Amino acid sequence: MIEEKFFLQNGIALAKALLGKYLIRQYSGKAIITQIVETEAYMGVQDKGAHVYGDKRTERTKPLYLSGGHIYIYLIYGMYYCINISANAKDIPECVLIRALKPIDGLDEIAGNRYGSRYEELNRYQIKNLLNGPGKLCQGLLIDKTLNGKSILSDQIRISDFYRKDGREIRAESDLSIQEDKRVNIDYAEEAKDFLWRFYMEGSPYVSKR
DNA sequence: AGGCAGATGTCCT
DNA sequence: GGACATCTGCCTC
Repeated sequence: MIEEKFFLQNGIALAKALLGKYLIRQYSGKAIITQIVETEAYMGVQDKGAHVYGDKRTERTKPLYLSGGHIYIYLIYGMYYCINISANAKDIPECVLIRALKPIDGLDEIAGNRYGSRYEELNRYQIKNLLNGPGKLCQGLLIDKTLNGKSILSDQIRISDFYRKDGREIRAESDLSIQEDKRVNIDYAEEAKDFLWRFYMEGSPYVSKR
């Protein structure tokens, strides 16, 4: 059972700890179950790749300064949302960007949100591109600004180390091997762009890139 | 399977 | 006015 204190660890530790955990989204009586397979850590005021670099406290970045376990949603390129989970203690604005998910349940719901089709109607290209990117997964799970600043442990959206399927409890595996790589699309971040702060489950076909 | 352009809104200088 | 933690469709190899 994951509780608030789980999110009080630093951004890098949390980014690794979130791999393999389940992200469960519920709305209008529907449930979508996914597994986190790729994350990036953003390490706060000293990180040139982070929105809060230089202690940039603005209306937008407010959720990042909340204690670990709060949601930070931002709009990118005018069209896509991305979701982060705040890490560490209050006023330490580290966070984890969720970059890719493995779809587990609610496949028709996800396919509808992404392509307006049932899962069975998707072609191979669409199946491969369901949730393998931060913008795609927000579209697939209907994640938008209405969740900004809220807790990641709510009925609407939650991170868990188990889920229920046909009355049985499926638990996240505890020892998985983690691959490290450079973060994506932060060319402006000078030396910080080469830090190996992107993490993903080794061998997973659901990651955004290898 | 990889490269490119275009879409488009919000934030901050 | 410029930049942006992206995605899609269309183009070539």
